[in-house]
Amino acid sequence: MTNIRDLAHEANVSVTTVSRVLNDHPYVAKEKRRAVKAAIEKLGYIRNQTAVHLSIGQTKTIGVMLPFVDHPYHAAILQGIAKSAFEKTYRFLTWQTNYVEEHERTVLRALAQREVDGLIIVSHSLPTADILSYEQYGPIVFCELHEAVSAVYINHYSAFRKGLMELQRLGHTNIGICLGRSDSTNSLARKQAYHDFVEQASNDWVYEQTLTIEDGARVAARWLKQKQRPSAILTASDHVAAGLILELRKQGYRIPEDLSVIGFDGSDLAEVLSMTTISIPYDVIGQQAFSLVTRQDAATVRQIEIPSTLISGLTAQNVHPVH
Amino acid sequence: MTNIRDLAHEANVSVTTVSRVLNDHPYVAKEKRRAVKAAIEKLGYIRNQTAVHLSIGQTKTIGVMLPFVDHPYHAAILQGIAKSAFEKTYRFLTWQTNYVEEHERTVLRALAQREVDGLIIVSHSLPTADILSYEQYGPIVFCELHEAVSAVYINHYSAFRKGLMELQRLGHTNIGICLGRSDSTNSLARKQAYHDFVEQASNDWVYEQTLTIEDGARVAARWLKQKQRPSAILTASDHVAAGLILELRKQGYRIPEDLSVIGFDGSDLAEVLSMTTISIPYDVIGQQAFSLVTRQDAATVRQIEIPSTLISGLTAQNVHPVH
DNA sequence: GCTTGCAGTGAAACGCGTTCCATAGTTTAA
DNA sequence: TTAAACTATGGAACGCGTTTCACTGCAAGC
Repeated sequence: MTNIRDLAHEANVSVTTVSRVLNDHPYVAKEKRRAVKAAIEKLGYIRNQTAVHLSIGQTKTIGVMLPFVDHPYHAAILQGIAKSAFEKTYRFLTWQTNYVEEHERTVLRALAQREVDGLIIVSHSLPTADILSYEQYGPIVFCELHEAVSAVYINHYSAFRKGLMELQRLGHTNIGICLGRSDSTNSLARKQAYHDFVEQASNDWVYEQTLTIEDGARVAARWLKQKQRPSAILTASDHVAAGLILELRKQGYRIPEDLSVIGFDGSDLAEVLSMTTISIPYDVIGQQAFSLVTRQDAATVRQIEIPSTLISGLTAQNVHPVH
Repeated sequence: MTNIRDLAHEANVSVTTVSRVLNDHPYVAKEKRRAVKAAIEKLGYIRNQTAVHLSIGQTKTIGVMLPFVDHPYHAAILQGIAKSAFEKTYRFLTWQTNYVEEHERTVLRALAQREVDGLIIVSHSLPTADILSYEQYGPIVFCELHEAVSAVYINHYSAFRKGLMELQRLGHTNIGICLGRSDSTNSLARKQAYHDFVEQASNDWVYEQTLTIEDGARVAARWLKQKQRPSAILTASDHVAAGLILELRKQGYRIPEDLSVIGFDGSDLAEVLSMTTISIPYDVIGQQAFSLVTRQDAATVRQIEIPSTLISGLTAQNVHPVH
């Protein structure tokens, strides 16, 4: 593999001059610049990026920690990161953690070992403080809101409020909610919104640990068994909503007549089912997170709220619709 | 930042010995090993991976080129890669190309610049030969079948055959197909299967350039306008099938009574719509591709076929069903 | 005419871990 | 007893691009 010294020899200049040519530094005479370029051509030289990285002390790479790369909304965040990174000629490494703490530690270790210049934490299960102890090695940006950390986040409290208000506007008073991971920051905010805005809030109508389509079907089963049923359910993901809707339809119930359902995410799934959902621009989250983690004053805590939008579909309607 | 030389000094040994300790080399006396570990502890030393990479001439990182990270089946492949990479303590860089050739070139350049040890090409638009000219810089594995390249692939000819046979088994003779990108390897194989196995194959019933849900709706519109309509359509993606199904239902048509539809991918979408589909284990593709690109004799061309499975749903049925 | 100041250039140090090779003390096998 | 085979250890080179610093010419400023 030919290197910068071979080029210097071939072009009869110093390695410094070769480096200047490679980096478009102005202080190089036309002659020499031409000679170096000729040498590059002749020897088929290609820059070794690893050497550049070692030399400049940066990898121009950021790391992304997320639980699952193939969940639609994580993938959408990734998409936003990919787009921004490409534009800024940055690279990104992805780690799928499955919420396993030891895996998350691997990611943090990678930051400490300078494999990446900074980290975007899409979601995590390690205590936030543990993660922050690695901030000394590089900027860390979260996609969930925590105190005193840089974050690009959805205000789940107000997003959920939006859904709850919509259901009340439609005349519902008996409203239930589906939540994801029990004690995640997001779930807590959602539960708070539920209790703050729904008069008849009841723990019987809080369906926890719902993440997948199957979980949605499980909610349906539980709903069917209840004597006191909510007339509307606000979910925390389109997947859960889809599972719920489809299972109930399979059992002969009508959506929204028998149960109004609102999804969350604004995914393809919601579109396909003409679902009422709360849409989140996940790609924008990725883009903003990238720009935060690569900004100059990355040490400064900065928080960016991303707006959510209620999209009306056909799965939520008035309690007593006019026929 | 403390480095290996600081450690050597602190522990009163040579850098060689420190390196040996770091790499668990056996030829180190217990005493010295302990001394080095104490120094590591005391100085808070953390290995600089970039230096390791430069030194060993490898990055233990592979690159992944794909058009879109947020399309379900690409994400599923990514998931498989992520899993395997994690297990083997490899990293992976992802590039989203949007099928833009210049972007694809960026990825190839990254291989040449030794940013990655090898490349997994999930899908591409550059000529295969152009890509192969970079094989001198590291192993390249495709997720589509080409001659003389290492690949992990779906036999789209036989997969499509499976779908077409199923439709014929149900009594259909007027069968149409939806294809993705016009001249992609996959589309050609599918078209071939169509002409080989469907007696009444007609170009009027080949709907090209269908990739998204919206494209599926467009197919519906075109189908509606045709005087001679197929009674069944085999698509190349669940998304397209979903768009087609939902648009027709919206127009008052019944699926499968008025049109049998078979999807492709085995995605969540298919499950949600109880769609008949041809399921592909995309995560396995990712895993196998990873294992090919990192194997010792990566230079040897190796091809692995991944099996597809027909999953019966409710969107395809007999032409004249018995009521 | 003399001081600044900028263009142009290169030697050498730097970032940092790995590894080749030489050296020396021990064992083990013959 | 002696040669062969280990075990231990470190100096120095290596992988390779960037950057600091010193230095030479020249031209502009006063």
